[in-house]
Amino acid sequence: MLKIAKSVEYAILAVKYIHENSHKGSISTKEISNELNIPFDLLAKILQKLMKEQIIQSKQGTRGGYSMKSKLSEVSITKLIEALDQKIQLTDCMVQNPSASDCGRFDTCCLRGPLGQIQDKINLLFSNTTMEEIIQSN
Amino acid sequence: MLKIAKSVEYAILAVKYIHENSHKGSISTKEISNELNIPFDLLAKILQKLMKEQIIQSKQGTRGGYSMKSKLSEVSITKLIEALDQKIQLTDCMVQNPSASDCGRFDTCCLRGPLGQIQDKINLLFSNTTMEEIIQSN
DNA sequence: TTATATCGGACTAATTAAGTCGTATATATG
DNA sequence: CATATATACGACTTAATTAGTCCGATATAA
Ligand code: SF4
Ligand code: SF4
Repeated sequence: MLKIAKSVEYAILAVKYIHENSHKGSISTKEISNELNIPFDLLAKILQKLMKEQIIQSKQGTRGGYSMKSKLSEVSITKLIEALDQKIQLTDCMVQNPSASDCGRFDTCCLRGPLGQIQDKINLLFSNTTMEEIIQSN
Repeated sequence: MLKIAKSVEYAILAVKYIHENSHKGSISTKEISNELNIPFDLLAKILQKLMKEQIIQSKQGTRGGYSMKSKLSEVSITKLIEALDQKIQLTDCMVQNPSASDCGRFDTCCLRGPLGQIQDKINLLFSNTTMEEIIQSN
C-alpha cells in the first residue's frame, strides 16, 4: 500500500487554515483542531514539528498560537513530509550510502536501478507541488 | 513512509528468476527460495497469487513448479502490485466512489484534487515499467 | 495570580506487513 | 500402487509502523 501518512494530510490542511485565517493573528491549536476535526494532541505534535522546520512560527501563552513563517510557494509537500519525519523510500536500500548490509540480495539486485528512477520521479512530483498550488486549486 | 511491500519486491525477483531459468522447465518454490533467499512459505503464497493472475503457471506433483505464462512485456509493476492485493492509494478517499462517508473533511477538502493528480502520475510510472525493462536494465 | 497556550517526551492502541504452520491435494516415478 | 515431492490454501503469530492519548513543564497576556 503506497499511501501518505495521515499526519501529512493534517499538516497540509492545518497550514491552509493558518494561512487563510492569518488576519486573526495567532491561531491556536484548539481552533484548528475544532474546525478541521483533527485530534488535538496529534495536531499539537504536528504543528510543533512544522514550527521546528520554520514553516510556521509560534507564540506561547494566552492568545498565543501559530502563524505562517514560510511563504506558501516555498512549502512543498516534500518539505512537509520531511518535517514530519516521513520518507519517500520505496525499498530499504534507497538510502544515502546503500550497501550489502541493508539487503542480502544487494549485489545481484536488478531492482534498485529501475525502482530508484521511479522514486526520483515520485520525489519530483511531491516537491513540485506546493501549498500555494494546493490552495489555488480549490 | 511511501514504500512498496516486500512481497512486491519478492515477486519481481521471482518472476525474473523463473524467466531466466525457463530452459529448465518448471522451477520449484524451493529452488527460488534458496537462490534468492526469500522465506519459503511467504514466497509460496506470492507465487500462488501470481498464478491466479495468470502471470505464471503451475504444475503440481513431483518435478512440478512454476513457469512463465504472460510475456514479460505484459507484466508491469502495477500488475504485480494488484496481484498481491496491494494498492497505490495515497489517501483513504482515493477509491472508486469516494464520498463523505470515508472522511469527515470530504466536502471541504482541498487535497483530493492535487493528491489525486499525483497518484495518477505515480500509477503511470508503475504501469509503464514492465518486467522486460527491469530485466534489460541489468 | 490565573487562565490559556505551546513544549515535549512517554505511553497505548490500532492497523498493516511479514513470516509461519498445518493439512489437503496432485503427480511423476520406482 | 506406494512414496516422495511439489503446489493449494487458510489460519495463525509476530514484528513494525502509524495513529492517537496522556501528563507534567514552561511561557505569557490580562
Ligand atoms: S532486493 Fe534489491 S531493491 Fe530490494 S532492498 Fe535488496 S537491493 Fe534494494
Ligand atoms: S482529508 Fe481530503 S484527501 Fe484526506 S481522506 Fe479526507 S477527503 Fe481525502
